[in-house]
Amino acid sequence: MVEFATQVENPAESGQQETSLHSEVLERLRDYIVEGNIPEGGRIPERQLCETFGISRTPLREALKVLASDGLVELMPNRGARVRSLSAHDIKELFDLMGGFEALAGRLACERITEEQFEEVLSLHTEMYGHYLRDDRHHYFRTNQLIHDKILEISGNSALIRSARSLSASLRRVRYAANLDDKGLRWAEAVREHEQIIDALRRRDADALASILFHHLRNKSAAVLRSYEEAYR
Amino acid sequence: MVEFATQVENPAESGQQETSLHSEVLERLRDYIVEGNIPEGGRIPERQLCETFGISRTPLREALKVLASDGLVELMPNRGARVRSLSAHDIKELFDLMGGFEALAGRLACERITEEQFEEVLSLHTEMYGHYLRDDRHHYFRTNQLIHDKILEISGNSALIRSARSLSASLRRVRYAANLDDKGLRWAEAVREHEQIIDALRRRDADALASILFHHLRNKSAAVLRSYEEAYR
DNA sequence: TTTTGCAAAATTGCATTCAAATTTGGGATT
DNA sequence: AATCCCAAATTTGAATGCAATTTTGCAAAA
Repeated sequence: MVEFATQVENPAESGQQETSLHSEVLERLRDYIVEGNIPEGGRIPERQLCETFGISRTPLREALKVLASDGLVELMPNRGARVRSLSAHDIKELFDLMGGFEALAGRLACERITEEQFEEVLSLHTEMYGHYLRDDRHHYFRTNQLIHDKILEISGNSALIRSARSLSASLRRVRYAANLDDKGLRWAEAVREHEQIIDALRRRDADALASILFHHLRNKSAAVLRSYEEAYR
Repeated sequence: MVEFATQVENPAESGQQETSLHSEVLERLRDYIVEGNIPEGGRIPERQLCETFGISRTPLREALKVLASDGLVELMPNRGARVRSLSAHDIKELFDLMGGFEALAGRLACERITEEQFEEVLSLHTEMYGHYLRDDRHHYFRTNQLIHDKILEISGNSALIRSARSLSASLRRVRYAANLDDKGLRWAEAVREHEQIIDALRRRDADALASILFHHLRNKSAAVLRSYEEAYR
């Protein structure tokens, strides 16, 4: 039964393809899930997604195996795949791991950061502080994310960057939900932590920065879990 | 052309299978590569491995995609897969990442370790010290590995344990090569570092332990890279 | 002897097929 | 009406098929 085009031509792109179908599907599917198109714990409709993406089951299934090893998806033998739903315990573990990544990034950043790069981080911090004073939650969180990304980038460790980005994607939905729920109690505390981060970075104090970043993520995790518990009550 | 059994029966296991063919192949292939059956940078003969494992190409190719996302294998579009060969720069990055994992494990272990668990680690340390005094390199390295594994286990973070194990597997070949080459210069230093590790763990000093573990891995990485450079001269 | 061209062979990427497992939807029994 | 049973339909996991790309082998030209 072949009712739709089996070969999806891409007439607009007559030049060389460069990326394999597999890697393209992998990214598309990861985004599709991370963006919340399938509910937490929901079945992943294999055949339907194939039609949506205009591909056969083989590359889609390859992508599912990779996402399962990433922990974004759960494979149930003979019963298909579902979007992994994170328990409070899972969330705590994953935030601790993220804390480990950020602590390492901070450590490495202390070794490599140039004065110019420090100025960039400082300027992001100043901007973020402005959003905090103006109570502009949306821009605050965006700038906050940029600071963390910047430190990762400055670490210069591509293996670390890849791992952290992948984990960050898995936590994106959770993190966002908490941002919306935050009643402001955590906000002031987070800003103070960021000041400590800047200070440790200025002093190139790797041990101090690692410690602060880990505990910063720990506190964020606790805030996320509080809002989670509230949501389920 | 089907000259070999297409279905690999497992008569010894008449009970339920529990594991899918995919995950079984994944583990077998990972071991196969990690154990050095294919040289660094060598092509991975898809069809031949299928015959070796008695499976078709589909599950093998699924495993290859997963191992590629793990960084153990490199996929070259239309030109197959090869065992990723690690440059000195790659090795440095990966050891730093491993240092991040171990630092995090140490941090978490400080929070959770029981007196009984501490005694276990201490006894491993004592045993390792004995191997050091007796100049028994083989048993020294085995016990050393057991200590690091034990700290990871005590951390109790399953996501961390999975990530660290996977990275550790990728580095296994490199680590082993360096162990053989070590001229003893590094050995005494490593033993002293282990004493510091035990001490920080006894004091449940998370920041100190994280720092020591990171630098311990850094130093190991430097030793590995020295022996690498010697090998290529 | 080395380089070039090109057709045959092999390999790859993806689609399709097929058998086995699971789910579904009545109908028979209580 | 509720429960159980079982056959049909669907879905899954893995094998196979097929077109496109790459590699190989070899003969002709420089």
